[in-house]
Amino acid sequence: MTTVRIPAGWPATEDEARAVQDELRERVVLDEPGPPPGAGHVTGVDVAYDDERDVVAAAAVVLDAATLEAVAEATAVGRISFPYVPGLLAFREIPTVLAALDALPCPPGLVVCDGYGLAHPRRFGLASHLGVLTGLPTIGVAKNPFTFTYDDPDAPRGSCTPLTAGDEVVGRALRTRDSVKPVFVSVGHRVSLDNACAHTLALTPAYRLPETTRRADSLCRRALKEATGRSPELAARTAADPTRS
DNA sequence: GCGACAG
DNA sequence: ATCTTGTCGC
Repeated sequence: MTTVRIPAGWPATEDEARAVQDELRERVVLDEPGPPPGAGHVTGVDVAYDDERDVVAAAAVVLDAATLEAVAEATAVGRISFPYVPGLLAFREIPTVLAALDALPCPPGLVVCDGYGLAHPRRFGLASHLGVLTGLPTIGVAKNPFTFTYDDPDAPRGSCTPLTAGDEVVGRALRTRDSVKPVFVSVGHRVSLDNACAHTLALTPAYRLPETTRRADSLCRRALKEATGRSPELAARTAADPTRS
């Protein structure tokens, strides 16, 4: 488990964060299909928080896309770098997620984020942001529709409907289990919407959420408890000042 | 102006 | 996100 510092110059205000989004948004690539599902690596990333102790833990879990077996995993902990502000989630998650990705012993392949990409008030969600910073193909699979609207897809798994903001299609509501609430898929970087949905279906043979996010979710919670639960004071101080042991 | 709002 | 036990059902 690696320990992360908040990067120098990290946005301190909402306005600064929005300015960063405006700048990075120009670099999103939307005209590539992305890697085909079922081959190579697919990596899930997720983050857990202890606001009380100002500690955040991130996990990256690499799956073999064909078997969905985990082939590698890594975690990172640090201090919380930004408050939760709808639309600015990336600034809260990204430093620690980047550290976890860096600690992986192999290439991540496609990265699946717990949240949105294009489906974002400013069209630059967590998946878009992470994609631009790493250059990796990314998609966002969220549990809620945020501020967007959609018609309920048909009952069978695989059915989908457009996720919209007015006339603009920003993603899809995709049913991954028969008659169960859909997930909300949007493109991040270097992946088409069709392909993002195909990957999402390939990653949901048994549960509503992709295996990638399920695995990353449980791993980052475990990492948070290890960093926090055992020795609260030491964990908080260590996270605050990585130069101490 | 007020409330809602990914995680 | 997080606070949280058992419980109903396939």
